[in-house]
Amino acid sequence: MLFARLARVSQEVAATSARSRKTALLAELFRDAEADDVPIVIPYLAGRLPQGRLGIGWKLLSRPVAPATDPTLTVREVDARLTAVGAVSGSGSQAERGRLVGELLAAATADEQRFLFGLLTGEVRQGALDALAVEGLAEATGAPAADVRRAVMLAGSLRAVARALLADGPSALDRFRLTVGRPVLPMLAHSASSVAEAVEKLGLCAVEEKLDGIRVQVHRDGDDVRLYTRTLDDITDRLPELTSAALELKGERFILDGEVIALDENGRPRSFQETAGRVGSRVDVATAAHEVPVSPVFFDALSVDGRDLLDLPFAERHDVLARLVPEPMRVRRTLAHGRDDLATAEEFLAGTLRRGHEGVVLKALDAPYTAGRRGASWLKVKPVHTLDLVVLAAEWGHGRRTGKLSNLHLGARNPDGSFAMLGKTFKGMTDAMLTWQTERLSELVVEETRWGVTVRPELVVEIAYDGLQRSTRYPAGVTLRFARVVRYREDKSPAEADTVEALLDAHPEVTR
DNA sequence: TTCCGACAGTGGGGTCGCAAT
DNA sequence: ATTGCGACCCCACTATCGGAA
Repeated sequence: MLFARLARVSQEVAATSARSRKTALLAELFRDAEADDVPIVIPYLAGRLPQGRLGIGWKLLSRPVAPATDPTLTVREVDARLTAVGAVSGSGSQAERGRLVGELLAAATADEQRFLFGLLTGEVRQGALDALAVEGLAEATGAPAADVRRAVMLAGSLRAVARALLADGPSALDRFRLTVGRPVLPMLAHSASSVAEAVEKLGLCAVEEKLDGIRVQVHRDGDDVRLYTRTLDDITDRLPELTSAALELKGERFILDGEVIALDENGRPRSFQETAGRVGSRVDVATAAHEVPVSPVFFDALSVDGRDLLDLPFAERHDVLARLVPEPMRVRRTLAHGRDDLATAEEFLAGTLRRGHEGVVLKALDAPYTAGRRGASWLKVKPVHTLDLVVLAAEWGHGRRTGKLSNLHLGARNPDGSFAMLGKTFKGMTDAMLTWQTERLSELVVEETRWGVTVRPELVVEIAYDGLQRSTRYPAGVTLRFARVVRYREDKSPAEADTVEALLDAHPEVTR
């Protein structure tokens, strides 16, 4: 299949807003793909490369290349060339990768270049990613979409499912079963604004501590233990103490879901930054493990001793978990019977926060284990802090925010009346707010830059955030975690904005 | 007809590791 | 030795479509 066809279909998908039409366009293309093209076409039209990331970013793509006049590239040729790019390593590799990418771009027409650019930077912006590719695949093959989704969850790979499905038809889906050693897409939680809201929605539920660590899926088959992250990356080699912990459990074959977190000598959580740094360390694991040991904390069992537990209600999965995993290695929890036990749930949240954790996750006891964002049977609740900060600058937005000032630079007051930047945010704005702030900030401009504008520090905005973390980037030595706009405070003057000092006082754990 | 679940988009900060300087 | 860059962790929120109620 010609690569130009994919580029054209991607453009058509981007041009329509109707999901049904996007799905139909994808399905038509999938039907026409030859068997060998499928493993390439599927990820491409889901906006990804089958090779994953290739170490190519905006920097390497910034040099324009004259496009070819006629489309000659095939899908398989593009794939082969990108595989070659990914294989380059060692000294001078940046230049070599740049050269290979340049050659590929030179062989591509303008339309093909645009699509390639999107694939390489991960910004195809066609309004269709994995989920719509699944829908398209279902439509192309006549398989029920729910069955395809489940197979993708079990395979942990859309590509593998697509290949089997297009080669052998819907019956191929039966081949995808939960297998120890093969990671599955993890179940995710939605947010709720309060324990009361969550309890109301879920009825009978477990209330579990939400630990601020890294999600981990642990597979054990006899002596073989494998560890996977939320995106199914294999991190077995980085966390030897988790392998040891899994081998100590009295079960030969299982898949467990949990969190890995660094705790101090009192059992209180160390900062997320410390846990993330540890889990990210690959080179000198022994030293990292000595300095920041981590602990597994399990909350679900997907498979134990050959029994697939995914479709069991959470209550039963947890019974199995509790028989296999001793209490210190399980997440702390309580049960709540809907509204009647609201006080129980709220007390548990308060206790969790006192113990230094992030919040709670409430889980319906009757819900099966489902991947992705489908189903709101897990609801997380975290406390939210707010501040009144001053807008110091704003950056021009991209994509649907092109032409709007989007990303705000936020400052808190210093004792001398100046402002210390605490971070940025682009979250929480409605379209109306984007329009309004673009106009309002334009009146306050003191300097225009390539990326946006700096403004007179006069506009006060209420910002919600999850907590404070250390920063080497910002002058106060701290930055806000997950900052988002709540509303503008035109009733407040910059002199009434919150101070750096008050912020630090409110989060003593960060500076201690 | 209205409501709501699911999706995509829009980017935030940090850390690690590699390559370039 | 330091710096720049990309990958991958954590993530909130809004707009929109389309099926459910």
